[in-house]
Amino acid sequence: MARLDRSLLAGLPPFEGLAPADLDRMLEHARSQRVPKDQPVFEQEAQAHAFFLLLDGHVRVVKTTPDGQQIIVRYISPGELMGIARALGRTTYPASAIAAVDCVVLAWPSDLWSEFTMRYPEFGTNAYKTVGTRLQETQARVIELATRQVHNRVAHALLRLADQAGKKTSDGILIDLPLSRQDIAEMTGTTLHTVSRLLTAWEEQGLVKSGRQKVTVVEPDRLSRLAQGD
Amino acid sequence: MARLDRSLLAGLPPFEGLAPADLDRMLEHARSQRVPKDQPVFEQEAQAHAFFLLLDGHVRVVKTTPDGQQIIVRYISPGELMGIARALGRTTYPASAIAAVDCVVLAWPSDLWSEFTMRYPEFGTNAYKTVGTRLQETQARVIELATRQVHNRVAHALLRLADQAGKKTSDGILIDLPLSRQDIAEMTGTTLHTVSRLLTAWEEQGLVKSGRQKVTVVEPDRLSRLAQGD
DNA sequence: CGTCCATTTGATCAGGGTCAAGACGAGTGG
DNA sequence: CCACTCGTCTTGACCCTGATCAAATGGACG
Repeated sequence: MARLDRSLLAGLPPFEGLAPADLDRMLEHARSQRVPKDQPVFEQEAQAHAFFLLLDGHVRVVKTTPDGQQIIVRYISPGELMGIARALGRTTYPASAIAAVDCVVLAWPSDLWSEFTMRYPEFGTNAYKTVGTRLQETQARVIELATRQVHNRVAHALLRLADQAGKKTSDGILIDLPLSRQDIAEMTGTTLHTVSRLLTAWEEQGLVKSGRQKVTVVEPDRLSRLAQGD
Repeated sequence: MARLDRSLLAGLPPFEGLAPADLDRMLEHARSQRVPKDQPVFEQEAQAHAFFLLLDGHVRVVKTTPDGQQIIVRYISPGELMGIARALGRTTYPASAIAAVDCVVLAWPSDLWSEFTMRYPEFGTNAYKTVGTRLQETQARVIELATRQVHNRVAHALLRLADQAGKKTSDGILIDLPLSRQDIAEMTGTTLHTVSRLLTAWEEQGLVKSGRQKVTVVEPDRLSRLAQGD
């Protein structure tokens, strides 16, 4: 295996402000790993033996309720930390992480978490900032679920995905990962049937284009208006 | 004003593990403050000039949407930190905090946040653990909103309140703060009408007793069954 | 005693979930 | 290369949960 190069990490938000030598030291303990599409990076309830950085691909973070219902907590993009159970004071993962496409991740043993956050305080600060950001995002989602209608939420979810994993095409912004109606339903707290009906209606109005596990946002502005007031 | 005594903080979760001398040093910079019922401790969007510890009372943390809808994010109990915008990497408060009853709080200037977390790493650890806990609670709430019916959510909310602010009485567990139907609705993403109907139905079955801004949980076990399965 | 606010209760109805069936398309094995 | 299968998506019909609209009741407090 090729030696890991510090340029992999330099410039990524979690390592903002770290000295190159510190990056090297952190990389020495990292293990690089390929995760094929649909395979788990880590699983809910399992012992959190490692934490991860996504280098390439997209990862779906999923929570399953005791009665088997699933909801998608978030999608992870390259450069983001995941599985940082230790930062939440946990010893098990609170959710599962599934590769939405073939992925490359770096993994560190969880034992190193406290050492890293103490020895490289910039890393600690960045990591806790991530937790803070996610808390705010999650709270925004609570508000959305409590106050907005389904079509608002679905429109908003598509815009976020387009922003996070969008690829310009001649048609508009393609959400560049396999995304089923079911996935969208699990992000927004509704059913695949309702999502399907919404998408076909929007397609007729030229707001989006969609196909099998594929959505393109054609008119972000009009969709955005749908997401908010209506 | 009486000098603040370190016994105020000793034993509270945020100060777990701190040396008495460090407690004293932190207290030197604290200002104690009475907040009358229904008055704000801090307000959403305002500059986060201070962070707080609730010494006595109960505080309602509320978010208001751009179109004026409110939702209750959580209730704060004595011994908890609040307004720790800095821990989230923010300079403004993400929500408002309203005294549910007459309260006593300690306030520190936000400028001291980074000094405290660096100089007293145990405090930092505890504070970030709080953020982690709240993230997990908020995520649990997302799942609940996305997957459970209204009666499940209302029952669960009452149980949490009974746990957090409950007082044993001859009737059962009294939720010991003013709690209107509207408040419960804002905690669970429904309307005061639906909450009212649920409570009267439950009262007929002897699960709860309720009056004006007052709820007593009579049969926690049966209510708990209602909260989960059905 | 009057006012204000919390609460109750009824009537209505629509958003969206559930149930059911079929169409479509991609990948697989013969 | 075709047939088959499986998973995704669509669409219709139905109905239920819970929101909305409206009005009345009842305490609490000045």
